[in-house]
Amino acid sequence: MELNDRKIQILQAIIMNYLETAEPVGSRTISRRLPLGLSSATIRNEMSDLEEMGLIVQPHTSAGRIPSTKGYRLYVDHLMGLSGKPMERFDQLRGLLQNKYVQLDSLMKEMGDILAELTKYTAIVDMPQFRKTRIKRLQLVPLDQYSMILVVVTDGNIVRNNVIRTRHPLQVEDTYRMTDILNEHLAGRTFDAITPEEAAAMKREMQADSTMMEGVWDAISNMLRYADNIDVFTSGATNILNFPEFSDIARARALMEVFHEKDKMLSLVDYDLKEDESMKITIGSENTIEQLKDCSVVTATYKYGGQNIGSISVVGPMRMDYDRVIGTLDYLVKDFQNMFADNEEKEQKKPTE
Amino acid sequence: MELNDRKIQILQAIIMNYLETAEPVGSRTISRRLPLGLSSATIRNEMSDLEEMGLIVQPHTSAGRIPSTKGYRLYVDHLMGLSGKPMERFDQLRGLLQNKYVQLDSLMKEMGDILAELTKYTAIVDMPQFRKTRIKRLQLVPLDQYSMILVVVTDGNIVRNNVIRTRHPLQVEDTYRMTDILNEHLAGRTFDAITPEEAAAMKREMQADSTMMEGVWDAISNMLRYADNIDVFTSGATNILNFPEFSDIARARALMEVFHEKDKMLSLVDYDLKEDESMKITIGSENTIEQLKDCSVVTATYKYGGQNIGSISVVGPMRMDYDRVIGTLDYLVKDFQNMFADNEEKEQKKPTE
DNA sequence: TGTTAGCACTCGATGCGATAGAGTGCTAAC
DNA sequence: GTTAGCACTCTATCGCATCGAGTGCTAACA
Repeated sequence: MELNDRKIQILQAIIMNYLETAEPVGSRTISRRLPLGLSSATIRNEMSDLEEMGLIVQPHTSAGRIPSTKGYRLYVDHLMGLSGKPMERFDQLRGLLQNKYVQLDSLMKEMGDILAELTKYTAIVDMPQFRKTRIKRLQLVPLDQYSMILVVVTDGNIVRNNVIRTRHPLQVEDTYRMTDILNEHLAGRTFDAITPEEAAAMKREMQADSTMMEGVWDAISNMLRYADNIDVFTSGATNILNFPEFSDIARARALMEVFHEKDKMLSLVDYDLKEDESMKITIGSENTIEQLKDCSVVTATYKYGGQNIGSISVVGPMRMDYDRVIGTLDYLVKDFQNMFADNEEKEQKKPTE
Repeated sequence: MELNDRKIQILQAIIMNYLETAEPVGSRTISRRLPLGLSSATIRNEMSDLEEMGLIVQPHTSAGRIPSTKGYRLYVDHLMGLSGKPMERFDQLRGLLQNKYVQLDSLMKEMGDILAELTKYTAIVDMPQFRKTRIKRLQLVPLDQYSMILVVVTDGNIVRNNVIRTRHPLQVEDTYRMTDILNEHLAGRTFDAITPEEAAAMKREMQADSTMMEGVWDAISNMLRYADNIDVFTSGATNILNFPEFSDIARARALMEVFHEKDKMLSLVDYDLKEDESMKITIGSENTIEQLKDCSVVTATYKYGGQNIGSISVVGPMRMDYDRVIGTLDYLVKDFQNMFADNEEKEQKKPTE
């Protein structure tokens, strides 16, 4: 059967109506709504065809139609008018991204919160892969005789820190000297770019400089290797409670639970995308996670240095306002990427050593 | 009417039964359960008295009884057997508290998560008042020509950092020198202990040392004044969905919403306690927050240097397992306080300047 | 050939009455 | 003081009739 223009118009009308009301759409509604001057009977015939084509389904015999996964897919891929309207309320985020506060965890959390608030859906933020960003500066901060904190600042002024313990008593001057050596070797590079041979060489060189460096390098390389917290944040999980499709408490709970299962969320936001697409939409049964079979997920990835280093997702009901979600995500990701880019520029005027 | 021993036994039986089942308790149930050899009719008489005393209520005429706020209060204050049984699963937290990872936000968040998981209720963690803890060390980390990060480590190896911008171009050596000056003046003191006069004097002294210090001191004092993030974290908010009393979606949503209103949560965990009590229990209608009228809140405060600096709370249904919650909270708070105490000891062996 | 009016049919939602059952309060007997 | 017995109350549940939205089909129409 051919999907002619009229069928498309009707499908679109059904979907848009359903997006608003969350109620099955009947032929009369469409007949009145569409300015085609067609009676409900004609619409019924067309709807019957659309159902046969698998684009819409009937919850039960005497109900209206709702879009199927396939129907949404068609809508998202071809029918949806991408409104590039500028988003308000982003100023708040802008402020954050302008380096005012740069604790990675807090930043990502805040991003998720804002996204959840803007979209009214649930946001899932995947931590950027620290190891793929460039080290701007390292600094050892002495704490007491046997411990210090290693502060690492990477591009985007992302700060992370770990406690390091040593076997030999520390002097404050030692930490300064070690800091200088560390920066000399590592500043301006990404963690990933450091080969094992190089690391070994660095270690030897450092130990030659001071016996005390011994434990330090191990701790550092340890941190670099393991401390890349692959992690996800979920924000606005409870937003889904506002949608009638999840007013069943059991279903709501199942969703809540899955939102807090980190491995499932990680598999969800997996940003293993083709190079050219930066936005992935998974609709209903296309989801691999059982509990999300009635949900849609829009995932946007962000890049750094040409590589995907993380992603941001929105999870909502299948009748999600795809248009707005995509617009918001797009804006958000671009801003976030700019944060890294801006700092790369500034990098030119380094503090003079 | 006198609350004799038998009445107390019956009340206790009613409460304990209701804690388990969340169903109104009938006279027959008590008659069978209590080894007093009393018939249900006798129990009914006693229950009638207990109701007259306001300790139990009937949801409707032909239903069993459930404890009233007053009844729970009596139970919590006098009847409950405080089982000091040691808690398992705390090892995880122990690890965290042993300085392995010391980002304040993450630590507090993790504490909330563990508490929520252990109790199966919702945990609310109030950030410790940074300003009342003692500064162990400050460190300026240069970023680029016009910005650097001020890292502050306080007792308990709590790390916080803020970006500082300057008008004058920076040299790396400057940041080292400034760091030394900062530590000389501020290390070992609490933010609160610094008087305005003292601060002004410090500023003058610093500016004499270097013109570049100008903007720096302002930024620092700014950070100390405003950056004490009075904040709360809510963990396991969705746990309450598991309780039948909140299976009504509207009520569940109202609760969820209130959990995310930071000011309300702050008012909730207000740790304005009498000096001698470290645990406050608010039951049902005793709550000032409307949405929590059916909930109970157990709040434990933690001290540092003799002052309350924060609190940890558990929110659950009125038929909460008070006993277990109190035990868990008590354990958690003690451990957390030890973290500060331990580090105070270590403080003796400072790194040699 | 496409469109439409008309109509029988389906099925969920709603409302109502009857019923069952849990639990009470009261009374009278022990 | 305790208890058996009983009438009473109230909720929860089930069946049943009804309503109405919406469909599919057929026949007539342009």
